[in-house]
Amino acid sequence: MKPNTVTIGKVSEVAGVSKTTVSRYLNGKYEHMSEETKNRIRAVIEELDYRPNSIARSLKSQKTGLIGVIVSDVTNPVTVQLIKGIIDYCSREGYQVVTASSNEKAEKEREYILSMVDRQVEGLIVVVADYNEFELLENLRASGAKIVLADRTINKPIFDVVTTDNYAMSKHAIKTLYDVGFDVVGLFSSELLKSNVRLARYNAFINQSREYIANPEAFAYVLQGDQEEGYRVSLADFMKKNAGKKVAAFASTPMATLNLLGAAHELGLKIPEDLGVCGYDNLHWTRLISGGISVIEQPFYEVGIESAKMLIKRIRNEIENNPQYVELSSKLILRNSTCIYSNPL
Amino acid sequence: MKPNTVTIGKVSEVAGVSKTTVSRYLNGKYEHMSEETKNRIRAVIEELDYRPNSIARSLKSQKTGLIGVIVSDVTNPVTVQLIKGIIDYCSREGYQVVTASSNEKAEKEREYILSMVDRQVEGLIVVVADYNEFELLENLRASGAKIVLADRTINKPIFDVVTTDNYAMSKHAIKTLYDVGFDVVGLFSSELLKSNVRLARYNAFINQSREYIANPEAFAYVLQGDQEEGYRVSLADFMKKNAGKKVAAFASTPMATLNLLGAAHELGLKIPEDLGVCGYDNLHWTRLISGGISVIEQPFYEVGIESAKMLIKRIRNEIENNPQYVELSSKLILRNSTCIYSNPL
DNA sequence: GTGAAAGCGCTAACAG
DNA sequence: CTGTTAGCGCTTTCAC
Repeated sequence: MKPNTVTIGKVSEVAGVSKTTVSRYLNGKYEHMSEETKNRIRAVIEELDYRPNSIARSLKSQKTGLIGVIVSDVTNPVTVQLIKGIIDYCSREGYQVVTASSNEKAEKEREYILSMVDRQVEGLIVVVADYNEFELLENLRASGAKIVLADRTINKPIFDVVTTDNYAMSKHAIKTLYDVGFDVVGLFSSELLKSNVRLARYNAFINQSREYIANPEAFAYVLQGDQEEGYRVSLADFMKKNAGKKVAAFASTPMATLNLLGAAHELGLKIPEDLGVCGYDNLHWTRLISGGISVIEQPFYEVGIESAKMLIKRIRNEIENNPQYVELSSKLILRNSTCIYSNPL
Repeated sequence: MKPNTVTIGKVSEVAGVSKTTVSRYLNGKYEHMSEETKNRIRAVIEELDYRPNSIARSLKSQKTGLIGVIVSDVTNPVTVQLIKGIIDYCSREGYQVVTASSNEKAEKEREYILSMVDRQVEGLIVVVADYNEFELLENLRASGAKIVLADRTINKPIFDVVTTDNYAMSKHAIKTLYDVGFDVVGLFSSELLKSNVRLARYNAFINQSREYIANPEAFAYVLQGDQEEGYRVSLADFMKKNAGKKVAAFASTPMATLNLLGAAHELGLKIPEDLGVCGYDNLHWTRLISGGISVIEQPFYEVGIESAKMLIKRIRNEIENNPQYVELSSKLILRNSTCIYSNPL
């Protein structure tokens, strides 16, 4: 798969100049070069279809033009938006993107980070698997590595971070559900993992709910795994304990939303008449189920763009030294699933 | 982001041996090495936290350990499975994966392929954007590049291909719909693009339908873009022309499925009573809408694994010269949306 | 304006 | 069992 066997030596030979001159041409250092030489070199390069060997180039310059991305789960539909943003921005800036997926395992993450550092990526964008396992990242940073955390944060503000307003927006969503007229709102969450994001949504639920009900903890269902079973049992419990009231469920991840809807369907609950639903995130199908599910939409493509932008600035040292924190705003999209009166808001 | 400033030279110096010996150690060529030397080198490497410079390594060996993946659309939920399969297999084999997304543009694809070749990836897995634009790939292959096409094929059997049984399974699905008792089946397809996959499904529809109805072309709706509008109009047309009959719709992509369902909802059609539905692919939400949508499930994770496996075999020259064609079997999953009698099959 | 030569960090042929 | 030496393809002083 070597692109070509033409080297700078051959070009210089054919063009009748030195390697140095060709090199200068390649790097756009035309200042003191005669038009004639320039043209000759260009012609020869074209003729031989010469393409510089990027490895040799990197060896000298210590620049690989590679950016490493380690996400917690590539198949997550919102993560994919993130990756797309990163790839789009990076390729626009001439960087290529190496991707790996830790599948929520801190150990895998560690392994991938190391192999990327060995590969001499110029910077790293990480969706961390565990908010407490950042020793490696910390060490790397100490030795000059450029690192940006996307989406998820860690328990120490030492890295650049690009994320969304999880806490604030979840609070806002809960508040909105009560404002709309629901009597009780429950939380249905995928396992909290070692991610601050889900935790933030959980805390938002608890703190905001306290303004309306006595012990929100009783209605905060955190389900292990993604089996529908658990959701059915929890939802049944929730409905029973609040019989006669107008109830709504807040689902804190797409899978939780999906499973909650599945459980509601199995229990024969009508949405929104029997159960209001608001979830994360704005995936295509949410428009269609039950006449539209209300959701919080996070700007993940933009998070990708911003992470990449920040990282590249870091790489180019165009940014002040202390860690930057960027929080992009998400959007609450109200649809039929929270519409219990003719005019929801 | 240079991992370290420790080189093989320093290690050899500290260990009191030559660089060659250290190099041999690194490459596991212990055959003729004294236990003592070995241990000493190991100790020094550990102590200095030495990590070999992969760029320098690549320069000599012409091996980068990089595999390039160019997909037509990273955000496509099935493509993501593909990518995951590729990444999983590659990282198990010690390769890293560089990803790019052509967004269905042959020109972008071309650009990315070239930049990856320049980067000296050892092989390429491509989900082609256009079945007629493979001149570049052909040239590359002629000069020894290792290339595997995943999912989509081109109009010339010159590359290794890993795909699924689109034609056969679509035919089977159509046949099944008629067997189940529908009188007329219509096709709702996203634009055919320059992809053989959608074309195969289209042709399967036409050819299989002919056994049941006179002019299937009349009920093959190919919609440009992904606006629901077009689907609504087409579906209304389909329903009107087949008033009084038991009708079903076959949607040939996930987006077509989603839009079809949206249109059905807007037209107030009950599924499956007024309209049977069978679509592509088995995404999470299909379980939930209308009590379950029948779908064809493609083994995309496996397609990823197989593509990577084949490519790596090619790279290692462990495979005969003529192009391999692998077609993995998809699965028809029947759910409520095609259940018009108590026992669907 | 251009070139000669040294060297980036590593590997491999050839000696011994 | 180990070391010497010559590069891989490119960039970059320093000289002319």
